[in-house]
Amino acid sequence: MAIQTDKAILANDFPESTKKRLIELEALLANSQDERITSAKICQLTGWKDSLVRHDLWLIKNKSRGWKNGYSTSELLQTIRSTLHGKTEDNEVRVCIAGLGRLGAALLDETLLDGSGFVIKAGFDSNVNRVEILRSTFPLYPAGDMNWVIKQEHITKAILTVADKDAQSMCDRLVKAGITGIVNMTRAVLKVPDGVKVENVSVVNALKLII
Amino acid sequence: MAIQTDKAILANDFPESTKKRLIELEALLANSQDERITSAKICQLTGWKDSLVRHDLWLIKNKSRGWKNGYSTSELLQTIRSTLHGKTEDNEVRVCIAGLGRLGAALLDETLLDGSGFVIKAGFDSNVNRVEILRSTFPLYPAGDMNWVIKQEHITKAILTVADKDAQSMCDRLVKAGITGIVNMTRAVLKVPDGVKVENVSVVNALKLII
DNA sequence: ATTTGTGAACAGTTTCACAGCG
DNA sequence: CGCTGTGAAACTGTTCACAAAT
Repeated sequence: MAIQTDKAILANDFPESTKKRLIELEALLANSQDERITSAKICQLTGWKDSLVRHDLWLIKNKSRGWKNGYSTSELLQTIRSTLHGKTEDNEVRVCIAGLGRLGAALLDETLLDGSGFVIKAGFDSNVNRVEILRSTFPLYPAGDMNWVIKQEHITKAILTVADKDAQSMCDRLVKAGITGIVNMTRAVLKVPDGVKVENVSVVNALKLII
Repeated sequence: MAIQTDKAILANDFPESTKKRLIELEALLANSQDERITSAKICQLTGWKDSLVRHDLWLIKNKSRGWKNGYSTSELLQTIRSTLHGKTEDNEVRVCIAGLGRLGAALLDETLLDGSGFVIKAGFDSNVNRVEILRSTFPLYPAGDMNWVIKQEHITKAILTVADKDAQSMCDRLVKAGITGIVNMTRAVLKVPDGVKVENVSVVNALKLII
């Protein structure tokens, strides 16, 4: 079949939709007690089509091919993890929270991120009062300190929990400070330069989608 | 062109991707000061392609066609709103929160939902203690009361903020009580029967997507 | 026999090119 | 002209049908 310049073969990046499912599958497998799992079983637990599961695993060139009785749970989990996060599982991704209102404050001291590969290293708010009052396991700073803190602490990702109207300006400041990925909990649509990723997780927008 | 039995013409439902953008556009227009807006301007604010914006508006049969100088902001907003939510803007959609840990508690008394068309009518937690201690503008109940409260209060949607391991069982109980839509803030993949909608907004999964 | 692997067929989404309106 | 409206074309993602493995 000649020289494999085929895009699908060379590229080790796959569709966003596949990536999304792999992340969910990672969580599912991590909690599974069973030693082996079939595509039919995954389909039963998630509601996905079994053909889609197999296709996803084909895309990531899964080697844990236990014919006849499914995949080895641990091997499959391993493959997914190294595909998603590369080999750099050892050093955790450093994150900050921008906006310490009700929602942002809920993430302080949060065990939610435990074992997820992320550590929160700082919180920011334009309201100096809030920064001084709130207690957390990581330091809180006024928004003016953002630039040097993000650089000094090697923070690369941010969770945005400011008010909708402040979302774009805060986003701009984060990007300027060197942030390359933002989890956007506001309703605002963020405009970011190429190379910066945004994932929208607004509760209100999600509610509107399920009406 | 004969009798219009064409699917695209008859159907007043459009792609999920379009719906998602319309919801975001609704928020954007609601905050806009300008009286008129062009597709190019929307593109500039969001990063979407202008052709995509025009195509979306074509799908919803937007009538606010101000040629030459864009759309009337208010008319366009009106069209999007009535397309998304129908004429039933008057009575609000009733929502509950399942799981009153840090994250769920952050939504108590929340002004985040103000003017969004949603009202939180109840909070549930299996921990009776938490239900008694927390203060909120709506009543809190032990999880055992879920069934009758949801029916009596005509609650149709839920925000799921329990621990990952309890997500599926709590989801099952919500669905059994009559819930038809769930905003899932856990990492778990929820399996629901046909007719029940799920929207996933896990912060951890979102972080993994922006690495 | 049972379950995965694979690429082709199919469905859904975005982009393009240009017609149409003011 | 400048900007929207429209359907066709290009692209992306999902499902299908069956080959391959044990």
